[in-house]
Order: sequence, then structure tokens, then C-alpha cells
Amino acid sequence: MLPMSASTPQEPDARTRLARAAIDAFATRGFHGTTTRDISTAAGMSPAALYVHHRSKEELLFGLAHTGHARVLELVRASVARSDDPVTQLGDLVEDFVRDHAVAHTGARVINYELAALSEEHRADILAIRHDIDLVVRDVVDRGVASGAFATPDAHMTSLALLSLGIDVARWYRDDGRWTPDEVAAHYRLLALRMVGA
Amino acid sequence: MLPMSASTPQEPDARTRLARAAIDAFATRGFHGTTTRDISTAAGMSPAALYVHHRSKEELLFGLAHTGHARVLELVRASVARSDDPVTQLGDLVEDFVRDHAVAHTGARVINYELAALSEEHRADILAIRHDIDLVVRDVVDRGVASGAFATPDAHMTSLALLSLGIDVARWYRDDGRWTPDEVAAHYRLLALRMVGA
DNA sequence: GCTGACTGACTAAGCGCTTGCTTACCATGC
DNA sequence: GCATGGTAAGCAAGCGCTTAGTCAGTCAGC
Repeated sequence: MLPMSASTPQEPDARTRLARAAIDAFATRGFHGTTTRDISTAAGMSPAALYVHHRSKEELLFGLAHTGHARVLELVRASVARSDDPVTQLGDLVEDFVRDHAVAHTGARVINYELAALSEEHRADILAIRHDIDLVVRDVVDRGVASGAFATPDAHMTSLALLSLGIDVARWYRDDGRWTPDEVAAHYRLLALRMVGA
Repeated sequence: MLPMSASTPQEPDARTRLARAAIDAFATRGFHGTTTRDISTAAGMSPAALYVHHRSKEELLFGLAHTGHARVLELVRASVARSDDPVTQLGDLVEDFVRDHAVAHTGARVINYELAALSEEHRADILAIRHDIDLVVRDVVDRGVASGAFATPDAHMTSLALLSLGIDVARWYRDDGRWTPDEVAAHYRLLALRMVGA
């Protein structure tokens, strides 16, 4: 029995090539600044081939946004599940969240800054996942405040600020910059714990 | 002697109407998602009238970005100039910066997230102003560390995080939301001082 | 010989920007 | 007091080009 796919690792399948090309293009020029030809050409196909795999340019963006958000939701849930102590939970969550936004900054930029280009239904779908991510963070902060481990005059706004700080890493992080993702993540863990008054 | 202009305050001059329409449109749909007809129609003019006041759509964006950045640079310099104590200086700076990004969130969103649409020369011009803003923040943090008022393992990254936190307010702040600009600004002042270990 | 991935050639619509012209306003000369 | 000429702002129309998306047909692999 041969494996399902015999494609070489240098040449991923068409869907993957389209997704990568779309992320790069959307991150660089934005959704409306990117043409379907930019994407299909970068993926090594004709303009029409994009429509074999996706109904429209908007649906391609939605696919990227949905996959990316679902992945981040699982990421933060896994971070919190590793411990019972709110201090460790928040530290791990911020560290994992920030590292991910530094490593995958290109994709994260698309996911966070191109949502306005989605249809109303698709945007609502994404906002629901974002709300779930919010809830995970807020729950950790609330439990830390309840246990006396954290002290903050507004747990809600502090939770928002923590997430906001992590998201913005995707905007400024550069692969050829001063810090590695791990260095940023470690420093942000400290900043986050200070912000909640741990 | 009559005043120079007798136009009613309800109907500002053409340049102002164009600027406001452009900010609204760019913030909602992005630079490439906005047509020159969107802008001119919202300003109550024909498509051609835009070109009486601006050489191109890109130059209109550049004008908005330049004015906005110059204003923020003056804002943070004024915040720092009000005191000699790094703790007060940083608190005032963050409070003023965050309040401004909440009040003028629409314009700030355009200024911070549409820079990729600028020409190389225009983008370089804006990045130079942003660098000056960075320097103001970094200088306050460095002096706080030197005086022993602040304690942070990486003053450079902490300065970046402080600015990053303020910028991202423009992304999430809503006029009909839970908090007033003053409330957000006051809370962020506390968060900022905790982040630097004051 | 059927299926699914893919292409070249195409279309309708929309884009930024220009053109040729009109209008409103104002300083100047008489 | 008023014609004259200059200027800035504005518009209707439309040019040249690009866009997202379509479609009939090709072809490799099962």
C-alpha cells in the first residue's frame, strides 16, 4: 500500500499553496489590494484554478480566518489546562499566545486586520470564536482576582488589555528583528503578571 | 471688516469634508477597498472634485497620515514636558496617548493600519515620525530605570510594549462601548506603571 | 472512459484619473 | 458703479485599464 499522497515536501498540494500565497499577499497588500491573479500566480496556477478550490476570494479569506482562529482558541485552552494555579495559567497563556503571534505574525496579521473584508455572516462566525478566546482569558483573570493572587481595579478591561497586547505583536514583530519569539514571549509573560498585580 | 470665511459651521470647507469622508471610508473599508467615488460622494462632490484638492488617492492618505502622526508626536512631547519625574511623565504620556487613541480611534486606525498603501517615499516620511515618537517613550523609560524609579529586564521591549498597547486601543475601542476614553486612559496609566515596575 | 484538477480566453463591471467646460468670486481700472 | 480679466472650485462625461469571476475544453491518473 502506497501513502495517499506521493507529492514531494517541496511542492505541497494546491490548496496549501493557495493558502500560503493568500496569507502572504493579504498580509502585504491587504484583502482589497490583492488580486486573485496575485494569489493564483504565486501558487503556480492560472487565475481560474483558484475557483476550483474556493468559491470566491472572500471565501478564501474566511477559510484562513476560521482555521487560524480555531487554532488560537485551542492553543489558549491547552495553555490553561496545564495547571490549576491562575498565576501559572495566565503566564502560560500569555507566553503561548505571544509566541504564536510572533512566529505566525504574517497569518495573525491577516486574521486580525482583514476581518472587515468578510461578509456579515462570515464575520459573525469569526467574532464568535474571538468571544470564546476572550472568555478563556477573562476567566483566568477573574479566578486570580477571586483567589487573591491578582489585584486589579477592572478585571474586564485588564483582560482586554492582555489580549490586545498579544495581538499587536503580530503588527510589529519582524523575523529579522532584535528578538526571537521566545524572548518576546518570556518578557510579555512578566509584563502580563505585573499588569494583573500578581 | 468681515471674517475671511462666512461658511456655516454645519458645512465645513471642501478640504475638511474630504478629509473626514476619507478617514471614515479608509477606516471602514481600507484604502484599497475605498473608491475615490466613495470619498467624493460622502463629501458631497463629484468624483473629479477630489483632484482639485489632492493629486491622487494615495496623496490624500499621506496627508491624513502625516498630519495625524505630527499631532501625536507633539502630544507625547507635551505630556513629557509637564514634569521632571519619570513616573509622572510616563503616566501622563500613556494617559494622553491612550485617551487620544480612544477619542480619535477612527483616524488612528487609518494612520496605523493603512501605512502599507503609501508609496515608499511617503511611508519613509511617516516611519521617521513614528521613530521620533518611539524615542520619546524610550527616553522616559530609560531615565526611570536609571533613577531607580523603574525596574525592567528589557527597557527597549517594554517601551515598545507600552506604545503597542496604546496603539491597539484604536483597533478595539467603540464609541458605544462600555468605557469612556478617560476611563480607559486612567486604567492604562496604572497598567503602564505596573509594566515598568514603578 | 470517467473524473477532477487545471487552463486560455473571455466578459461585465468597476476602477483611478483626465478632459473640456461652467460658475462664483474678487481685484483692478476707469 | 460697473465692465474686465484672472483664478479657484466644481461638474458631466468618459478614457484606458484592471478586476473578480466564468466557461468550454484539455489531460493525467485511476
